[in-house]
Amino acid sequence: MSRPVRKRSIIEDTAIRLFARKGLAGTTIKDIAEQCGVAEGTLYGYYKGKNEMAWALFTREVEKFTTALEAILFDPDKGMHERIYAGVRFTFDYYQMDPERFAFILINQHDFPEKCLLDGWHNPYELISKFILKGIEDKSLPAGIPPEMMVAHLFGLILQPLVMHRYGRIKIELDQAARIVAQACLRLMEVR
Amino acid sequence: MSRPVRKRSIIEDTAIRLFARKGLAGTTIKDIAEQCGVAEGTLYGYYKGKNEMAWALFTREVEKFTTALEAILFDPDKGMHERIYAGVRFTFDYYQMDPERFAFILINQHDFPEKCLLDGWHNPYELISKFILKGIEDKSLPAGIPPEMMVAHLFGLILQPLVMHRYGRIKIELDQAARIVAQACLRLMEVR
DNA sequence: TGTACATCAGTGAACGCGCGTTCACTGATGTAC
DNA sequence: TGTACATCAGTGAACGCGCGTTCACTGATGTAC
Repeated sequence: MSRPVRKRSIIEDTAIRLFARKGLAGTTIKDIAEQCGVAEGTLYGYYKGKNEMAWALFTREVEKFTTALEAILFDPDKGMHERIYAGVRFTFDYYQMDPERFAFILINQHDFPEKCLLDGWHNPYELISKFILKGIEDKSLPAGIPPEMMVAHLFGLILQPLVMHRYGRIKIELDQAARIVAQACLRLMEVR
Repeated sequence: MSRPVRKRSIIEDTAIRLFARKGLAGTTIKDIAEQCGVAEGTLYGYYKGKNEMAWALFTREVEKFTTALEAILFDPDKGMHERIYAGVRFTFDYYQMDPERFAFILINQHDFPEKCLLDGWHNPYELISKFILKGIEDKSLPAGIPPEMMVAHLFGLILQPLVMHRYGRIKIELDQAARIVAQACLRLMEVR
């Protein structure tokens, strides 16, 4: 048994989970291999090396999330109020569905010193910026607050509770938290 | 020249700057020693090792900041509105005074897996929690929103813009940003 | 004042462990005839 | 159907580099007499 059974997804899931739990530097190739019952050399059949793997998984996960969120934030059938509400809901649901996978994004965002702030790939920062700018342009968002600050507000309000939940600082139900956050976003954006 | 000139502060400042720029794992003992023109062995005269040093500096910086913020948030001569406003201002000023030092706190908070969420030391999370709970108790803050969520709101609204500024995502003046953030905090806390 | 000794911050070559990476090998599966 | 060979995912011992840590040493300063 060797050719037919490809271990890609097992390796990737294990790696993501370990990176999320122990960070990039705290996770070794040996850890990953052991955890999913595979030889260390096997990993190099899929990726050039540890950092390559981490960065590939990171961008893939971020882009997957970003693409899904984009569809919600730019849904042409809904008004601004509904879209923001749905965006917050979606993010919380996404976290709840697989907290470790999302934590991987949250925690490791500072582990790629230079690469991360490169534009051009499909990341949440660019998406939210676009969303805010379009909202201001078509007057569904107020023009008083600088766009960058609106982006900061949304990011902070949504991600902070998830980080805190990850660290056991949030005791209430996440569904309730999502509702409160959505209310907060709407209030700050001055959307009725 | 050996006894009289102690290099402690040079080493510590250099270490903080490097940890902030390249992360804990990305900074080597050799880096630090080279950067401040000292032998590698010298560092072990002050700290037991690299991680010891990083954790000691981290807690020291966090506690220094927390203590200063505490005095502002619990100033008995001022009302809730003024105290929140002053707290936000202070945090932004603190960042502006020495961005790398503050970034050290911001960026490395996820580098200490287990230790960081231990209570009992003087950290911002406990401080803000105390502040919120007291505010609700004496009715200077509304009781409708769960305290943990108020903490999350404050943390998110204040720290996110600083993280983004660090990564070059905020173009406007930080003074203006501070004013906007303070307004946002007050509005969400329903403090007039 | 001068001499001998103690102290101790700082030095840096050397060490060894841990980890990422390599590569000759295995053996199950697919293919040709 | 059977045999010989090709393919290729997976293996894991071995390697070597990088980094944290050690420790015998240096030499400037302080102290005793």
